[in-house]
Amino acid sequence: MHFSELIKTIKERREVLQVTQEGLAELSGVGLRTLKELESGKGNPKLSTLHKISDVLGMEICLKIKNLTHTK
Amino acid sequence: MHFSELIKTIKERREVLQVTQEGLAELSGVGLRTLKELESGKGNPKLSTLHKISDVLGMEICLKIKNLTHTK
DNA sequence: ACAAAAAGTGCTTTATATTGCACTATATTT
DNA sequence: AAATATAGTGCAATATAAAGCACTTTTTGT
Repeated sequence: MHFSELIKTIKERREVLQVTQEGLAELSGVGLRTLKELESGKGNPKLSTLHKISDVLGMEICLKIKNLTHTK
Repeated sequence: MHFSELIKTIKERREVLQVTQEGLAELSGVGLRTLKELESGKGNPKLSTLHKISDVLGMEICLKIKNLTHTK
């Protein structure tokens, strides 16, 4: 999953849940400014930051082995 | 996927591939010190750092919706 | 047991993510 | 169209990840 996809996923998920950036900032404990930067594609968040956000959005970060040969 | 699991996954994957921390550092462009800290559980890497490492190990970072009701 | 290799740690410097504040731009609602 | 809500940006301060170096500890191989 490419970086921009991660961002897109977060943003979309937040919108599906009908939470504003401000709401998400409060719920996750991540600064509003940080969230804004992240969603506008300018961030390189720390893992902890990404985790806090994902958590509130009911998502989780995972690592999986890339599958080059056949599609999943 | 919990933080410690991510670390464990990376470490195990590196070992399966029979690469040393030093080797991975060179291949990924991540500093050896950073890798050491990460694998010894003391790190909170930036997304870019995690990405560089995962990439070399043939893995990818993904975000998925947590499934609370039934097991995947 | 010894030697060699690999992994972990303290210290310091540098780079950069995080944050708040104040403001602008865009989208949404009435 | 005006008002309101939400999203994006510049700037400055603070926190902390990244990195190299030198060293210690642990693991691995003979």
